[in-house]
Amino acid sequence: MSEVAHLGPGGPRRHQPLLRTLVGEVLRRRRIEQRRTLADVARAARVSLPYLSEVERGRKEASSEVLAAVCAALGLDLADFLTDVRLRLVTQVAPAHRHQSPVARRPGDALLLAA
Amino acid sequence: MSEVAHLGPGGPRRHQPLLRTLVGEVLRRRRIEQRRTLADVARAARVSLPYLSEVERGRKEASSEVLAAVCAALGLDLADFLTDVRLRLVTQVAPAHRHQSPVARRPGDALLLAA
DNA sequence: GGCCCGGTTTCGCGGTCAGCGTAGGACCGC
DNA sequence: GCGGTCCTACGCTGACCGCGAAACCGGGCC
Repeated sequence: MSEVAHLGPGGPRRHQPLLRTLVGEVLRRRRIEQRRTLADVARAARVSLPYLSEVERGRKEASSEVLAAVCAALGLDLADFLTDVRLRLVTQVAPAHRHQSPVARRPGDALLLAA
Repeated sequence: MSEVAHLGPGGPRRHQPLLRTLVGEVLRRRRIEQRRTLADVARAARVSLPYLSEVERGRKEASSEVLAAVCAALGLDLADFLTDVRLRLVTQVAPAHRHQSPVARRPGDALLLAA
């Protein structure tokens, strides 16, 4: 299914960020905000730790059940989660694209926002 | 993964509708609103017709790529789609549970809204 | 330097399911 | 009845979910 979202012949269309990426980012952000570890949340959600890591980084697609379990483990309502994902999509896709590369996914990003 | 969202020992908790169900419902509603057929949208999204049918009915989980393709085929922005899914979740999960069930998920609902 | 330690990522492997082609209803007009 | 349109049920094969085990990455401590 590599050609599903293939580029039209007319022009190289920049496709939006994949949903799984957004989902992962939101999940990770929420977890960090709560000062919790992968092991903790993974155990609470009854999924394996490595798998949760992959989901958070957008490498693997979480099924509906897993997603619900992780949200529950984070004490997060699904509706709130959806608004969060949408918000992240909007703010990420329409930034002022000023100088400064917008998203350099540094592995060691220490994002400590208000909890 | 059948035990991921298993019921707690305290009581049989009614878990929220699965995300894939909501996604499918929104997709189908949108399609019907546009008076389009499965064949049409499936072709536009470069997926098979039966598969799109399954996704719309919540029987199969659509990957991020497929979802993006179908949304694009429907001329639907991902952000709008997300708000729609959330809305459907909220209106379906939080009825006043008065007598008169507001949303009876009939499979053959002939919903003809403003096109 | 070496050595452990909490936290995360990568690697390989089954079992399951995505995604498809084909066949089969259900319903219309002719 | 026959053809057409639209959708769903059935089986299959290759891809990927989800996992255990091991490697990696600071960082503290001796």
